[in-house]
Amino acid sequence: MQRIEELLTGTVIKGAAQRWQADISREQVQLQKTKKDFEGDLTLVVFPLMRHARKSPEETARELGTWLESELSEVSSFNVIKGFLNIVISTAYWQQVIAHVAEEKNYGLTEPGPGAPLMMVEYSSPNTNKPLHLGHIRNNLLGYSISRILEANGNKVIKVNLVNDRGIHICKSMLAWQKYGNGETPESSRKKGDKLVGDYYVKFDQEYKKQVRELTEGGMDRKKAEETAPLIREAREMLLKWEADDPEVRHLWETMNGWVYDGFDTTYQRMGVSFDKMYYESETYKLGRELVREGLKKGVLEQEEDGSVWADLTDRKLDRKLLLRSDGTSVYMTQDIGTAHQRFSEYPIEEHIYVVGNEQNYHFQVLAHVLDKLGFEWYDKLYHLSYGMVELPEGKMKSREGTVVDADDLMDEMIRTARQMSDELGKLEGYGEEEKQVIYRQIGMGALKYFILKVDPKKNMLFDPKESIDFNGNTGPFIQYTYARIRSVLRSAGEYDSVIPRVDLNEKETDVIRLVHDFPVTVGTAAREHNPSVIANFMYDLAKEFNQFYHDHSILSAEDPDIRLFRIHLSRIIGDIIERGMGLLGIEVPERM
RNA sequence: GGUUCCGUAGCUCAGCUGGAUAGAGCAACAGCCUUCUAAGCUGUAGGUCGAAGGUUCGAAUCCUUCCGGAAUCACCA
Repeated sequence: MQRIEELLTGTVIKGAAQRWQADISREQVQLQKTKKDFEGDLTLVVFPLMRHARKSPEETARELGTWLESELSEVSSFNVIKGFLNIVISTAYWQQVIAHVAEEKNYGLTEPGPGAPLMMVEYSSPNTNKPLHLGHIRNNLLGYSISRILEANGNKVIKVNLVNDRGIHICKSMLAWQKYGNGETPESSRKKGDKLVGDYYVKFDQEYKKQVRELTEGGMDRKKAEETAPLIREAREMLLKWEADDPEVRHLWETMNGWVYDGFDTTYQRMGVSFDKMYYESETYKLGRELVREGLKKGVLEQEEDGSVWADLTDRKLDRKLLLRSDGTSVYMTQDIGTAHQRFSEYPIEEHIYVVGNEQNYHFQVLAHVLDKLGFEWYDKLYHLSYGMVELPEGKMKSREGTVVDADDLMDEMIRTARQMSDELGKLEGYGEEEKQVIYRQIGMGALKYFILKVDPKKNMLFDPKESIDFNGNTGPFIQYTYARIRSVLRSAGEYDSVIPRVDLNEKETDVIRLVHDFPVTVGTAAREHNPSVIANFMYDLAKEFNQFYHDHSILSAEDPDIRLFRIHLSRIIGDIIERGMGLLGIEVPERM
């Protein structure tokens, strides 16, 4: 089925050629949705065509309107206001849209075929010392959602997670546990593993600061004190032992990481995110060194007298970037070069998306340039899905100052609020406790996820813990509620004929169908722009529009049986789209709420 | 200081590949449940789109400068 926009554009081009002997491009045909206050479905802006028509805007518009009306049965009428040609699309066309949607299995989505392009999405990438907080929630939800959106556009997607499980910071929590832990385990203290390890990381910091303070009070300067405090020296020793494969250190490391992974898994599961492949920095941190050395040989990188290796990007308006330290060890960038190379060798990757905060914009810019310098032609297949910080009213979240919003706590609170609201409204009276739990979780998580995903990723966003996340208005539960009402209607409808009758459409019905018609385009836009908020905002518009229809017109008690049947089908279709669209955001929809 | 991003209603956000009178939600106020779930619907009020120039028939949208905020520019990860 050809979309009406295509049809109109083609016909306008044909008309321009026939009537004015003008060769106009598709870009010059500016079609947009008609504003609510005017009559029509689509509006053609004729200003760009005036120099071809050599007539006034009004005359140009009228001429094209007449032409379109005569050429296309889909155009039922038109009106002209200034340079705007408002086109009214026929009921038959909208009917056809509905028939088409009903036939298609997963309307709006494109299944990945056998030759589907492969996309790799790296997200989450946690640090094993730090329990997940609200910032990570944004990362995880974005990563998961963009994966779903890419899949919905016919791509094969591999979701990967690169865990930061090594380095001096890990040794800090290990050391603190050895010194102050008294053998505490997640079992013994009934604490989540990631929280337990995180607590020792904090403990290290406290004790270390104490030592530094004692040293400075004894007359040592601050920098020296920070360098020579016993704890930091021990941590460094431990790192050396770790790198030397010391069995005792390695054993402790594995044990504590195991606790953390158990904790993370629980949180991931609650968030509803998953990965196809895990990478660990302890296994990848040596990658990239060889590539850098080769680059040095090829002469695209340079070496200082002290042995350190650099990429000179000053000709590309960037700085020089260190790739190997003077002692030959690598930095973060080196590892990223290595892992990217490894992945591109292993898979035929069409696009590699890194879901990482905007604090690393510079890093990824440099990464692409260095890869280009090294001669990897796939350097431009990296895409940094950069997102802004989640800020609190008092500013940025800082783990050390305890101003973080913990992921688990927040999820608990959302679900608790969902329960409280539901109980107050008495919505789920008579349901079993287990069934209720599922719904509370769906609603609480829906509110949280929608809250995060409706915002353009690149923007910083504000979260005020004092004002809990809303459940009314432009929210996840609003959309879920619309779905639940549709399901409720369909349950009451019982058996109904599968053939959709052709009936006249009222205004609200047409409004809703127009949005149905836009759904596939929206899914495409979200993928192209790597932006789930496009879907979120569309879902809101759709739910809003349907609610108006629902309010103004009765579905089941429509007098005309054909209209009744049509509205049942229309509702079912909207419900399906809501379910599918929310699925792209990782949000479940409840049958009732 | 250099680079990048952001600045739209009291608050949180849409709109930004230029198009008609700048839209939602929250909060405030006023209404709508004997009728498919009121977590809904309707209305009122709320805006010099950070500021000034420029390009254009037309600028919240593009360009320049300035102001405000954020991030980043480590032999940290």
